[in-house]
Formats: sequence, C-alpha cells, structure tokens
Amino acid sequence: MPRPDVSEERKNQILDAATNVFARMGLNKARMDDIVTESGLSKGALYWYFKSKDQLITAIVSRIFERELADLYPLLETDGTTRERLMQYIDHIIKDIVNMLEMLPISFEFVALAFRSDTLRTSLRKYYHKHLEILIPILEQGIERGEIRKVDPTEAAIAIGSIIEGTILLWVYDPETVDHQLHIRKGIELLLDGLIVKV
Amino acid sequence: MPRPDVSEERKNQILDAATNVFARMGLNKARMDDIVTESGLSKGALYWYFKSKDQLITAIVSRIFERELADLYPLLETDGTTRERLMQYIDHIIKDIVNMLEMLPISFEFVALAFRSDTLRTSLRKYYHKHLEILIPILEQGIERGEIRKVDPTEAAIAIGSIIEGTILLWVYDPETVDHQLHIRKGIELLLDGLIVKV
DNA sequence: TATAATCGACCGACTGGTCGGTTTAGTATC
DNA sequence: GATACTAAACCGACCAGTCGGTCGATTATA
Repeated sequence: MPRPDVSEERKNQILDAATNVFARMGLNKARMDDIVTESGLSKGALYWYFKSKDQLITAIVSRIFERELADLYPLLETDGTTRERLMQYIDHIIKDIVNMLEMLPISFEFVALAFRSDTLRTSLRKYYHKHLEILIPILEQGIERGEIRKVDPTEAAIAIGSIIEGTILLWVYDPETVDHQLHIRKGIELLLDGLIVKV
Repeated sequence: MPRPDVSEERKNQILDAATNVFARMGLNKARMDDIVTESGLSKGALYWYFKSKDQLITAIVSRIFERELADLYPLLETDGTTRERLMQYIDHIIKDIVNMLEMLPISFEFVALAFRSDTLRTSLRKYYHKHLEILIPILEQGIERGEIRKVDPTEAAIAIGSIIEGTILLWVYDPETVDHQLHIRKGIELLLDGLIVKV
C-alpha cells in the first residue's frame, strides 16, 4: 500500500501560513523563514512544494479566486425582482468582503503587482469577468421585464462593480467615515433609484 | 552674499526622478542608485536632502496630494445646475487621472502601505475629506434647489467617490473592457438618473 | 524473510549577492 | 570658511534560495 499522498494537504498548509504572514507583514517584509516558522515545516519542505516566493504569491492569488468563484454560481439562479436579485448579489459580495478583510492589505499589493505581471493581470481579469457574467444577465432580465431603464447592461454592471470596489477603497482611506457594509448597500440603492428628481 | 537657495529645486529634481523610477520599477525593486542616476545628481546629494528611502516615499505622496488639492478649490465656486456642477467636478477629476496615469501602479502600493503607516493613512484621509468638502456642498445645494432627491449628502458623495475610484480599479483589472474616462462618466450619469424605472 | 537498495519527503546550516546607507576626500561657489 | 555638492569606495545586515544529508516507507533481491 503506497504512502498516503499528503502533498495537497502540505501545499494548503504552506499557503495558509504564507497568507497569514503576508497579510501580517506585507509581501515584501515577509520573510520565507517567517512562513517556514508559521507553517511548522522546514525551509526544505517549503521549497519542495513552491520553488520561489513569487510562485507562492501567485498560488495564493489563484487559490483566493478559485474559492471566490466557486460559490458565485448560485447567484445566477436567484429569483425575485431585479432589485431583489441585485441585493442578493450585494449581500453575497459583502459577506465575501467581511470574510476576507484581513487580506485587504495584500490585495492592494496584488493589484499593484498586476501592473507588472501578466499572470496576475489575467487572474484579475478572469475574476472580474465572472462577476460581469452574473450581473449582466440580471440586468438584461430587468430591462426585458421593464423593471430597469433601457441602459447598456455592461455599463450598468461596471457602475455596480465600481461602487463595490470603490467603497472599499474609500473605506481604506477613512474607516471612520466610511462603513463598507453600509455604504456599498447605500451606494447601490442610490444607483438604483437615482439622485435626480423625476417630475 | 549667500549662495542662491536651490534646495527647493533640488528636492523637486530628486522627487521627480524618484517618482519616475518608482513608477517604472515599483517601490521595492527601485534602487536608490537608480534614483541617483535618474536625478543626474550624486548619492551624496540625494542623502543630503532625504535621509532614507522611506522619507523619499513619504515626500512623494505629500507632494502629489498638495498638487492635487491645490487646484481643487475652484470647484467650490462653479455654477450651473447641480448636474452640470457635478459633471464639471468629474471632468476635473478625469483630467487629473489622465495626468497621473503613469503613477497608478505606485498609487496602489501607497494604498497598501497605508495599512501599515499612520502618516500615509492620514494623508489619504485628508485628501479624501477635501473631496467630500467639494461634493457635499454641491449636493446640499442641489437638494435645497429641489434638483436632487432628499438623500443623505454624505452617502451620495461616497457613492460618487466610489464610482470614480472603483472604475479605475476595474480598469486595472481589465483595460480592454473598461475605459476609465467613459465609464466614470457613464457611472455618474447612471447614478444621477437611476436604474429603476419610475412610474 | 531478512536485508539491501531506492525513493519521496523533508531538514536546516550555509552562501552569495544585493542594496540601504555611510564615509572619505575633494571641489566649486559664494 | 561655510555651504552644497561630486565621485567612488565601502560596510554590513539581510535574505532568497541551495545543497548535502536524513529518515521512514516501499520494493527488489537473495
């Protein structure tokens, strides 16, 4: 009987440790030795599974996106009014954000890295497109049903996405004034209802 | 007779060089010697004016914000309808963004750094508040005039800000699908008009 | 069935290059 | 003679990655 394959378990053990260390110290200040310590393994084991710090970072990003995307699909099959469906989407996203708050510092490092790494940029784009693939059909259905004005669904989806991402950014700027949960929701509601008075 | 004071000029010369190098290589990969070369000065001169790499980074951020904030005030005194005033604001912001596109990679590094630096976080917050100080009065006036629905002006201002910042983020994710100029404008228009059909 | 050979997984001391920052010695300008 | 530098050598902490080696389990051999 062959030895049980622990490689997946080990990889995750290392990625968990690396994620914690990176989140705590930042991508650059984090030392491979810190990750070694945190993982409870040895430097040899770390380099057995990941051949460089860069590769470790890439693997972390991939794992995050895989996880996020996995439980995004149910959102395609929600029901209710368009407003309700959009709000279910928002609730889901907010839950994700809250779960990943401690990763926020490194996620901006990832964005910065994306400028210089094709691999990373591709991951980001894929992630972003999956969101569009959820939002656009909801909006299209809303337009068909006459619940939503005849706007360009892609433009509207980008507007929704930008409110989510932008609110988080503003929250980083000033967590005292901005509450990510509240202001994402409020922002979307304002977008739905509009600011201008209708006569 | 004292020698003419060139220290402001020199500082700017160094900051210009540093900004270019940082934007090109990223904050961490950029070497002090690269900045020395780019500036056309010597290492001695660099360290004469800035005593560390960190201080150089801080100085760059401060200079960016000072410049941005300086020509923001005219926006307090625009006129026209609320929609027009908001669109003048947007035009101004878009102009700033286009001017600073090459800085975008490092600005995300700055945001990431802000999580670990009080100085930086304070700068960001100050910058963000200056924008609120422009937007909120415009919105309040709009509400008074009856052009804008009776919404919370702060919440609306955050929504506007989030569309701007968020669209830029999405543009980083996928520059092929997202056009920062177009989609910021479209996003704001959608926010003004609303998505939901009014009866 | 004892034993030798093999192998995948793992260990951790060590290395070699890198890079912020310093120092030194000298120069031009006021 | 003080200020504002230049040029270049230098220091030394730091750290990603390496490498020789170990160990327990499996497999081949006698």
